[in-house]
Amino acid sequence: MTVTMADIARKAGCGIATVGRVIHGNGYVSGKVRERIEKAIAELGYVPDQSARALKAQRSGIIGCLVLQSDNGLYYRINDEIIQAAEARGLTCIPLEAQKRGGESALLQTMLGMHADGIVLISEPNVTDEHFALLRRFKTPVAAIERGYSEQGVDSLLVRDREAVQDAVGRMIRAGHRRVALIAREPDMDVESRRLQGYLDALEAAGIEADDALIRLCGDYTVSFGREAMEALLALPEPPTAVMATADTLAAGVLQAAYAAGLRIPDDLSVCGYDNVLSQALSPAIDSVGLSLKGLGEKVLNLLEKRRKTPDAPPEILDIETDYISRGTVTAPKA
Amino acid sequence: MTVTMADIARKAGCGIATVGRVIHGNGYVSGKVRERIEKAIAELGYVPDQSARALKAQRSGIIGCLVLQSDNGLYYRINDEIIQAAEARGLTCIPLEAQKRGGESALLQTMLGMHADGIVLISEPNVTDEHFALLRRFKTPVAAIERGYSEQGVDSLLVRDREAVQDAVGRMIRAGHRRVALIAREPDMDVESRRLQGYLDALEAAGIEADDALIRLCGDYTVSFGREAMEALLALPEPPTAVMATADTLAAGVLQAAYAAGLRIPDDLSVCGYDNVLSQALSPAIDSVGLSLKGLGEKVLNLLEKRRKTPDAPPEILDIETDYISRGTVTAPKA
DNA sequence: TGACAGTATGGTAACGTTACCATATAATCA
DNA sequence: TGATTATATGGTAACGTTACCATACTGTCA
Repeated sequence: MTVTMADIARKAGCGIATVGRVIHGNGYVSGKVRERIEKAIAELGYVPDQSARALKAQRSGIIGCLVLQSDNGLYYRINDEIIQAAEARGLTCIPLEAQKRGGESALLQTMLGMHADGIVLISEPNVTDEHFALLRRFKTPVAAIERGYSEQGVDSLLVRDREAVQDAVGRMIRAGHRRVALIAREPDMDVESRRLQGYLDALEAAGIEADDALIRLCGDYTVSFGREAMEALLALPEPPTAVMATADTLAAGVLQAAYAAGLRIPDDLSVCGYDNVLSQALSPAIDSVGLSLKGLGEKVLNLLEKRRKTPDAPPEILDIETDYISRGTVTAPKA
Repeated sequence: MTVTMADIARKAGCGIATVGRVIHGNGYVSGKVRERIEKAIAELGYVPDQSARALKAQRSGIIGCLVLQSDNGLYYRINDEIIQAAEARGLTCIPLEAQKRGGESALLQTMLGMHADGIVLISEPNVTDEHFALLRRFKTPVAAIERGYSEQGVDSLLVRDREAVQDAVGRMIRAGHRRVALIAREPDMDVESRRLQGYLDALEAAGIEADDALIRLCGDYTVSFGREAMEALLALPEPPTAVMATADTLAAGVLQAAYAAGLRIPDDLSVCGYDNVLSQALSPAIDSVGLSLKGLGEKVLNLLEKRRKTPDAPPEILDIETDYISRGTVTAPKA
């Protein structure tokens, strides 16, 4: 039924081992035999059996990318980068999305059972100590993006969130703003606390005292949370003249609330988003902190490869660069 | 090194076959032996080898979802639905994204080589006759979403695009608009020709003659194409009073161009998007044609399952319902 | 009592590949 | 010449699982 290497060998009149050499392009094969084998492969429509391969060779050419369900378009973009880099190296990147907390376990087991050559943890998934112990036992290289696990010896790629927010808020202050609000998610993860810190850094550097009323923390990165946060800010006796949102989705809500209140962007309010995933679609397109994902895939795969060769090397931490994308929505305050 | 069923058997003092029975929950196993085996599995941290499983059983519990790279957030939502339904059935859904045209071949081979239990084609991937021949040879059930391949005997889930656009444009006309523009993508696929047809249907039903100048076709579903299209429409001697865009991203561009021209939404221009993927984030949140993805995953898996059991049954075509989401951006024209 | 169904367990041949080893011939060199 | 290296090919034992078959030992009932 299925076409196997044995079928190819029979048709080409040679041994199975020789077929293997042609398929993998290594070892000695004479020109005419190679030709016969290639012809047989094409004619029979041979499709290699990945499971047999993975079983025997104990590796699969598969890189698993674990992410917890998230509407944040950023993770898809990160995935795309890895997919592209993997494709270029002849690897297959499989994005796995856990639909609920706890689903990570099953996905991890599946990946290990498939003999994944590497696993990338993207931002949210909650990976426990037992998971890491399992990964170590399987000697599967792991890398994390946007979240550090260096205590587990895991390499990671971290966004310089603190510096990025400090820079963005600094621009607002330099434009003349004194009352700059921050709309962020509740800092249950280290990412958001780094961003909050960057905000505080910028204020301190300018000698502005932080006003708790100007810091709004949301339950999640949604448009409606952003809108509500902005509505609350507008209800203050002295509303902010500039708003930094740690996600474009939050910034989208900010615009909605601002427009509803009759404000104009940027004349009445300066706005900056984060992630640059939505900002160019808004009206007007707003400033945002963009992540340079260029080359991210390469970097991750390099980390995994290095980790595979030297499992016990100290964990490496690389930066994901950010660049501030200016679209003119941060200007001097009116009065 | 790796913990195998044989290790479990040795530790529990039984045969491998019995371990298999416990793992699969079938056949006869006495209470005390089952207990010993379960204990051994937990203690040794046994992880089943997917590749060995797939190799022997010739099935993997994997559903592959093929999609060509696309920034359209809709496909991620479709994927999520399938992932969820698969999880509930103990299957694993693997979304595979081809980064460039032609990448589908390799992904398809990978899927077949992994003994995928089913393959779902989502919208864009260009699957050729040879691909279908391959799929038939492997007896792998296939289903398509948002694109029909019934001539290949493939079951599909199709959005009633024509009716949806007709309905949306009809609402604009009933609100009093006579000059309704359509911004769509060039109809190289059947999806966009169906939508165009729906637009024409609505005009015809109202006795309005179609004006070619009001139909703008874009190279892709991007914000900037949408903006350019709207700019062109505004430059007409008699601009439209309402715009139907076949993607929310296009509609986002429409808003940008409208605002830049000093128009107000919906006072000066009625707008409706499509996909409902971005519309709630815009200012104002605009009307959009939403797709009822609820239950879509179940439907697809059911189709695959049925196809597996009766490979030669005539292809089935199910509808993906749409519902018009009203947010007040389609109102009566000004004058 | 024997026959038979139900319960419980173990042995083992595949699945299709890979990687090692063995073998054989041709080319090269001291 | 013999020794050595490069080229070329084939055989085959695993990899860890599954599913079938065989073999028991219970009860139950005629």
